[in-house]
Amino acid sequence: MSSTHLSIGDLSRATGTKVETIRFYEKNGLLPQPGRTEGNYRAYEPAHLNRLSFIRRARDLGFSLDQVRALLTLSDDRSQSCAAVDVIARAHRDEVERKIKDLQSLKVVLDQVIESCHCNIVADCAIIESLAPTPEAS
Amino acid sequence: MSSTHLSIGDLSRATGTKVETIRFYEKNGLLPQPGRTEGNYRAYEPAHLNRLSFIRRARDLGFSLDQVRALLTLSDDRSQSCAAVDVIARAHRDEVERKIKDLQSLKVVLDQVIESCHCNIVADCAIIESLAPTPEAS
DNA sequence: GCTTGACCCTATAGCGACTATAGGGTGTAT
DNA sequence: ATACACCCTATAGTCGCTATAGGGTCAAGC
Ligand SMILES: [Zn+2]
Ligand SMILES: [Zn+2]
Ligand SMILES: [Zn+2]
Ligand SMILES: [Zn+2]
Repeated sequence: MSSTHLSIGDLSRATGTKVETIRFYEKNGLLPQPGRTEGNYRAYEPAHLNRLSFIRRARDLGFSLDQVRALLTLSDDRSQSCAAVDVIARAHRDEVERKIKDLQSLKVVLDQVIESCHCNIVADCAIIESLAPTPEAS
Repeated sequence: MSSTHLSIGDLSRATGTKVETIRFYEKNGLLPQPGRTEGNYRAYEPAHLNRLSFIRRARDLGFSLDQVRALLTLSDDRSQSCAAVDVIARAHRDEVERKIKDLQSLKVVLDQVIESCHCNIVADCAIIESLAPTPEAS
C-alpha cells in the first residue's frame, strides 16, 4: 500500500500499451493479477511494469503469446540453462526467415502479373486472366 | 439437373479447398449459392468450379477476401476499364513489399539477439537481457 | 454540495480467414 | 441390414487484440 503503486493508465503510458490490452494480458496469464485499491482499481508494483515491458519487447520482436509466456517462465527461473531460450528464439527466427522467402517469391509473381497488364478493359486484363482458370483448355 | 453437377466434395478435391471453407465462402458471398439435390446436397455447375478456382488463386497470391470479392465483381463486368484491377493488385504488392521490409529488419535484430547468447544459464542470457527492461538504470 | 470530466471496472462481441465440433441425414455397396 | 463415406446446419474456437455497453471512482472547480 505504498505510494509506488501504478494505475493501469500509468502502465499504459509507460509502455505504449492500450489499457484493454493490459487487461487482456492479465486475463490470459501473461501479467499476474495486481492488488486492488479500495475503489477496486488495479494497483501495480514496479515489477509489473518490468514484466509488461518484457512482454511488449518480445511482442515487438514477433514472438507469439505462447512463446512470450515460455520466455517469461524461463526468465523467472534464472538458474536454468538458457538452451530452451535459444530454441524458442531460433524457432522464431526460422519462421521469420521462411515468411520472408514466401513473401519474396509471392512478390515475384505479383510483379509479373502487374507488369503483364497493358490492357484497357477487364475482358483483356492479364491480371484477371492470371487468376481465372485456364480459359481454353477444358 | 444435368449429369455435369458437382458435389461439394468434388469441388474440394478439384481445388484443394476444405469443404468447410467452401461453405464459408458461400456464407460470405464469394461463391453463389448452388442448386440442391433432392437430398439437399449442394449441386454445383462448372461455373462454380471456375469461380472457386479464381478465389483460391487470388488467396494464394495473398489477396484478402475483400479484395477477392472486388476482383470477382470486376471480372464479371468484362467491358469495364481494368484500372480498378490494377489499383487492387498494386496496393497488395505494396503491402507485400512493406511486410518483407518489416520482416527483414526484424530478422536483423533477431540475428543479433541470438548471436549474442554465449551463456549457459538464464541469469546471464543475452537473449533474455535484450527483452528485459534496462536492468541498471532506474 | 454538486457537477464535470478523466479515469477505472466487468462482460461481451467483433475482426479475418478459416477450422473444428456436435448432432444429425443421405446414398451406396455388401 | 448395416457399414461407411459423404453431406447437412449451427455453433464455437483459433490469435491478438480492439471496441462497445453500461456502469463505478475520484479529484477539481463553482
Ligand atoms: Zn503493493
Ligand atoms: Zn489489366
Ligand atoms: Zn444445373
Ligand atoms: Zn542465453
